[in-house]
Amino acid sequence: MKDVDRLAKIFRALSNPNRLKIYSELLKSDQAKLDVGCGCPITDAVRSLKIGSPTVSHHVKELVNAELIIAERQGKFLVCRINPRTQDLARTLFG
Amino acid sequence: MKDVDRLAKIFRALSNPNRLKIYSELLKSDQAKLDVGCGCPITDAVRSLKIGSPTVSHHVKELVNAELIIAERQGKFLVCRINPRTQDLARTLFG
DNA sequence: TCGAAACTGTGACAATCGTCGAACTATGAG
DNA sequence: CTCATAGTTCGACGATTGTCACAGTTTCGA
Repeated sequence: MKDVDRLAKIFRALSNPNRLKIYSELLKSDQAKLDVGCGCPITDAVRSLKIGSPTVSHHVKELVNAELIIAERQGKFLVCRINPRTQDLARTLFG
Repeated sequence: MKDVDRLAKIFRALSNPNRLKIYSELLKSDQAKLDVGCGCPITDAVRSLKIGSPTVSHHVKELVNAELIIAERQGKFLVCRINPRTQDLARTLFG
């Protein structure tokens, strides 16, 4: 896939306010480096955003698909974290 | 408008490959600082992208609406340039 | 003043999106 | 084993999007 298309896909994923909120929450917790147990279980997003869990699940999948985040099941929970490579790619555009 | 919504709007505008191409062409010509007469008349985009002029016109309007670019009519042509403020705002997200 | 060039406006259309409710699966606690 | 919690899958729905063809407007050169 060409770079412009990867970037378009990344921006598409971030173009929905709810998805953008999920992503930027993850960015915040990433900076805070609260590694233990951190990583935004989906339930948190369901509570803070006002949308149902099927929708949140769908949004998370889109963020994963755009390679913006990495999701991993830990027991009962889904733990997500930022994908730094994609973060770098996005940074390149704006200089 | 809240920051997250402004950002979402910005990303929405860049989520279409053709719009992203227009924007990044402008970024390139901005860096090159070929000020004289530069600024991407829409006809160039119509030729290089393979879409009609009504569509390009529409895309440019969306970029202007997201405040990513500034468009100004100069005689027969529409001259566009990057809006550095919005560029800065977008940069903030990725650190 | 006439005509071409460079856009813009409108209305249409299929395609995609965001969200939901209902039903489902997986995990851990008791 | 049973139950609650966490998340997923599915099908549906209205809303939004990207593109086009066609017709209009503005500007400049001949």
